[in-house]
Amino acid sequence: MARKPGKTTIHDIAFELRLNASTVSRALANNPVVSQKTRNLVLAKAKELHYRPNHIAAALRRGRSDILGVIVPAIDRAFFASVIRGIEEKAGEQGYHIMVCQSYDSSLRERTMVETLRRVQVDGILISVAKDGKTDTAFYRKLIDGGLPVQFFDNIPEGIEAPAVVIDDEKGAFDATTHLINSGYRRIAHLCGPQHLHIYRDRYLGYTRALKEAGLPVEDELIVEIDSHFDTSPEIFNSLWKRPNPPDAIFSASDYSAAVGLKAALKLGLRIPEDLAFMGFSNEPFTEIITPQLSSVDQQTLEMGRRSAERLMAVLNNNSTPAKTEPKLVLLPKVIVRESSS
Amino acid sequence: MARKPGKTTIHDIAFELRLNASTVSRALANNPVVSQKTRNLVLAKAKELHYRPNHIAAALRRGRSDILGVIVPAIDRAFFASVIRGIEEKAGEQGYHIMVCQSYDSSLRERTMVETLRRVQVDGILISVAKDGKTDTAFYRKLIDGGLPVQFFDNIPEGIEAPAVVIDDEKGAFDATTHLINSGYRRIAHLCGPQHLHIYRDRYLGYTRALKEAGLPVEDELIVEIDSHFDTSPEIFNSLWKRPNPPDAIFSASDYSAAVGLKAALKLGLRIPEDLAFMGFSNEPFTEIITPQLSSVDQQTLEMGRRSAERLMAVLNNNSTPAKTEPKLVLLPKVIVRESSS
DNA sequence: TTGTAGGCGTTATCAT
DNA sequence: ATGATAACGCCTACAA
Repeated sequence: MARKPGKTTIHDIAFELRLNASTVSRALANNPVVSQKTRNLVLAKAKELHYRPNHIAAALRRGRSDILGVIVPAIDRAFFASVIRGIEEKAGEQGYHIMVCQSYDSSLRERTMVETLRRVQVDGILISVAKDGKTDTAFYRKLIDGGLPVQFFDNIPEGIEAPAVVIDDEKGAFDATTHLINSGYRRIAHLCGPQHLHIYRDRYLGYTRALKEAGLPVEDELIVEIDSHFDTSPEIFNSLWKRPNPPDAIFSASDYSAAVGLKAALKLGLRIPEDLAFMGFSNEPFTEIITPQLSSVDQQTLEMGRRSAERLMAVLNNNSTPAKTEPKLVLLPKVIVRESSS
Repeated sequence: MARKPGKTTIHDIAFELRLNASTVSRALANNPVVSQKTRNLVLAKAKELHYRPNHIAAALRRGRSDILGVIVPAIDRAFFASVIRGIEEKAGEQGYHIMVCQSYDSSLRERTMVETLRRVQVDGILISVAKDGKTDTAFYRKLIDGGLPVQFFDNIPEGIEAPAVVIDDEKGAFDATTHLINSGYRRIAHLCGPQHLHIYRDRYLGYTRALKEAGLPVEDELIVEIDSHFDTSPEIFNSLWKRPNPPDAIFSASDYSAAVGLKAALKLGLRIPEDLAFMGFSNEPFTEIITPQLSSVDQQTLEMGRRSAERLMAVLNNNSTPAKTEPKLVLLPKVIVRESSS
């Protein structure tokens, strides 16, 4: 007769087989102490009764949920979506689940999400911290000291020793700028992001280092700070171009700003990359769809997700805190040369 | 003295206050029967001891986890990322968490993920089914009959009565095509997707209906089936264009294919939209970044996520199965006219 | 208004 | 090799 399916417990199996629940539990867990015969009986009966283990009960008992919390500013940004894909991929391989939250770039909300995830008893948390410049370092220090495994990635809190996976923004920017220099460009402008964020600062530093190592001057008038992707207006580009001595290449810390500039340049009838070269950063999906295709710096997003997940799970499985000395993994970004530079 | 933080239970609070755990539980749950005085004491002590409710224990006891499972082909596709954002947003508002899985467009894997999520005791599941054409309708029928609340969205299983949120692909295609017709185009080609998927079939149907209602002929030679976004080659476009009587507009069921065609057209020196107009489908983020900007049909992704989550949670909260009669919510897509059509 | 007791489903420890 | 028992932390009749 059909018991309500989906509600079978080990006790039901035990009852039908005149066994004890603990034996069933052991059989199901492939504990070698149970006899082959019993194990087979249990497995057969489990299938017959459509038994489905209650992971939550097990989690309560074992004190671990096999759930990883993930906090990102917004799921629907290509960068984060890709990182999350990498996380889910690796987590799934090891039987972990992921619970995803959005901070909307609010540090306050981010802290709330951390608390929420802890209530759900996640085994660890992966975070790319909100970019509102209000990161509470003390909060995270306490969190980590409190014993909760935390793995940061991408934008990480400054002044804190914690496991992190980042890319070498400085090198990415350096390589990108050097590529432009090697291609013959000499007056390379830089659209940079908010300098209170280390990722944008590093890109700026890589840019200037490349110029210096090539013996080129760093000219303030060729450096423009952009607040956010979205307020990038063609004006910024036009004002750069109308200088008495305009740039012959533009290295932007954001693909979006680069695309806006590119469009403005085309409108002015400039030939790209002959008159003006463009190099973006992030390797957004659209970079290879637009015309001309935009050169950019790939951030290894999938890899970042995978490695972050792996590192966190390694900590969870060994129950070992990562070496305090070198907790940071630095991925190497990759310059992707496309039509907008040559 | 500092007990290990993060491990405080209601018993600890009860013990310190010489109360019973149940009273503490009630106080924490804002149960009106507890006296104001006791409640305050409990709240204060809870804060003092850094009490954090164990959601998993509560879930086990209450028989509901407040977790929603989400299964999509791939998190990092713009469409799904956006839907998930909408889901997380609404879920969070009502205290639900989301657990995200990827099917990688494999129906087999999808079924595995469903089982996995059930083990975790999710209260319900939101699914956009895999597009490998191997959807097991019977599986989902049983699932739903078994009592698990399931909410489909986007690509839904055919021949099954189940709650779903979709967009009106037929109307989207009809409106898009009609827009082209009203703009003066007469020979409108259609790049269509795999016809075994209802979403692409509907787009095809909307396209033909628009032609018919305008008194235009449906010409087979203007209709080309594309297997997937990624194998779209410029050849497909070129062969269309080299016809004795080439199209003057192209309506593509995919923005990606449209972008490829657009690029090929530019290379041939065609003026867009004067010589040839383009209309895509999906309103991918890149559509407003490319030059010329690509007209497209917006699929209300955020809204789809929000409404899907809301509907599922409504079922969970009322514990009421949705009306079997009209479980399907049809969102209206919106034609976004950009530079590629006028 | 508060306390008692039992159980959600599982696992771990101890005994047999 | 298996059974009995307790406990994970919380909630909720029911009793007081």
